[in-house]
Amino acid sequence: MPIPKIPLTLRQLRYLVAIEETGHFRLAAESCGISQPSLSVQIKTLEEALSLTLIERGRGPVKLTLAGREVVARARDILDATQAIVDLSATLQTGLVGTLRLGTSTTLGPYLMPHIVGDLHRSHPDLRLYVREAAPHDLARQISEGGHDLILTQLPIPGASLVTERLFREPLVVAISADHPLAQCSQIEPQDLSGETILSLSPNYALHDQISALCVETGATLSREYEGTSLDALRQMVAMGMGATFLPALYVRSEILGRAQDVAVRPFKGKRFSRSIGLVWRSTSGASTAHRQLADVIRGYARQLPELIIEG
Amino acid sequence: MPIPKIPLTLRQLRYLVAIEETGHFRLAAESCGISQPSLSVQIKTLEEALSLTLIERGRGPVKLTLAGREVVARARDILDATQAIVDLSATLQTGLVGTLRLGTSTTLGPYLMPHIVGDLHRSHPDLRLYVREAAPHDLARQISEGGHDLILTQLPIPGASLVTERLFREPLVVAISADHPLAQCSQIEPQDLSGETILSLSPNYALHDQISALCVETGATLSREYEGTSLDALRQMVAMGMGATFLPALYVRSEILGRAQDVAVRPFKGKRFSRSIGLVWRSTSGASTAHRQLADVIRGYARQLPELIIEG
DNA sequence: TATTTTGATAGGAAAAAACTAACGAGGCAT
DNA sequence: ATGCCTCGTTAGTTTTTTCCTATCAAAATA
Repeated sequence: MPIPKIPLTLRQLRYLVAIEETGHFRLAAESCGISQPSLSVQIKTLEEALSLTLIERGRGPVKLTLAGREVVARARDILDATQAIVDLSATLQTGLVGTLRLGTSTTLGPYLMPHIVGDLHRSHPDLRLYVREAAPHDLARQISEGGHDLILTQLPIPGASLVTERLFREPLVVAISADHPLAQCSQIEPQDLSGETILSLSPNYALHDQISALCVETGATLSREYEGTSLDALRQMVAMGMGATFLPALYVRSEILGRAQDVAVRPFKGKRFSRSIGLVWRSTSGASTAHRQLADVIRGYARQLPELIIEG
Repeated sequence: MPIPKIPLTLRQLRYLVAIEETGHFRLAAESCGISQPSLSVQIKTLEEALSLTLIERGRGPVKLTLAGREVVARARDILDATQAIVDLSATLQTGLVGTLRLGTSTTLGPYLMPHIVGDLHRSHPDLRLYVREAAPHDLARQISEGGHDLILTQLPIPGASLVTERLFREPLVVAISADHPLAQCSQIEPQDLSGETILSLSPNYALHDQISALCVETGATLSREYEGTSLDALRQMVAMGMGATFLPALYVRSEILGRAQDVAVRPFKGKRFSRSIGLVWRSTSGASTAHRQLADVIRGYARQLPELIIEG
């Protein structure tokens, strides 16, 4: 029996508090908008439920008993807490508050979210973010199962009852070791890659498929022996001269520019080569307004970065 | 309008928590002992009251929305607090708990209560005592008006709807200045006082009437010029040789024996001269059990003092 | 496609809460 | 003292809320 039966009602507590505040049954009833006998009966019912005398009946201002004072103090807290739910509900309807469980791709979240959470906390102090990382493939499954409230990941995410809010396109740039001949070019043409070995992440990542497709187009060779489990691992493999790869712009900005200079990054000229990033949530989640606000905040940050193309 | 209208009920909160705990409407209904449609309707009503979607309906274990999680967390607190009232009520019925407003005579409380509160706090940790002192005459009025829960004072206290619990008789002993001839006697006979000047408290104190009556009997002269406003003042007047007086045994024990030796105290032999001390409360106060427990604690202490005669 | 599961809906019965009216006990004033 | 207020309780009735049974619709399973 997990949940005990409750022998009293909020109404009764409200009436009791009203009596304590007014000192009269009649005035209390008036302040509650009911007739005096109704209030009288409710108080009596409450007293019977607790097997306590809460009020010393008599002339003049009503006196609470010892028990009455103890109960009314707690009743006040309960009514306040109840009112807090009501107040909260107004905020929850449109506001970005509460604990939001955000799933994010490992190829994106670590390089985007750290720049955002500070501002987010300032602009939405009542929002608590639980950020959890996973491969896009896993995210897609987890969002449907309800493990996350929304996910920030590469699009598209298939799913019947999912809502997608596109945020921006993130270009993929070519990464080669610093001593690679192509490091001399200021930008890479598709035909430059012909015959090159291209490293990629495991097929769990949407990035894998994109890179794989591009290899076919450009005549590059997709390495099947070494599949990175993270962008950092990929970068290190490139630095060691095991091949070239494509890295997302935010990763480059975050982890390479001005930091790890062990690889050279160059724009890829040919057809625009980028991935689309968005927020995804269940259409049933009932917090679209809040989620869209979060989307706006992320776009606001993305807009400051010249390497990203804003959508939506 | 001091008290806001409450659009939700404890019942609804209980049902919501049950859903969160079981993950199913059906199981939740079962655990609440109602039918599934009833629960369904209540949840819907709650959602409408808050204008929120609390639950993501669908197959499998039910998922709460962001709003639902926020609300259910608060609902839990409210239900716990409600249960706390119920639990408390059991204690309040017979237990000595809560905040007890005790009025006490200035001629008694300061010399009795300090010795008791320590034990009282140990044996009844949930009891909080507000001790306030006043003259017996004022106490009698205040108890009827509800200013105190009970009073500890000299008996009798007139009052139709008051309950009196006798505690003990406290002898009154004769106090004279150390250099007074009577200080040579080991005990004072009534006739010894003939012609002596007797000091007393103001008529606000019951002690005044007792002393006054005894003066008539013994042929002593009651001083009307100086009426003490406290036992300490009285003692100092005696020490300065302005006259003799009667002091209650507890005052003597507390303030004179082993401390202020400026006056001599001697038993009064004649007819037993003492005052009766008791607890008094309104019969409507509804906490007789608790009050009688307090009476027992006080008697327990009084029993250790050989100078007191236990009653009740 | 048939079946099962899960929650929503509908209509009527039961329970709870409200109202009006009348009562009773205490003060207060004449 | 008697009568008259004031204040809360009690009684009987009406309204509202809550619950139940029965049925339905959608989605998942077989």
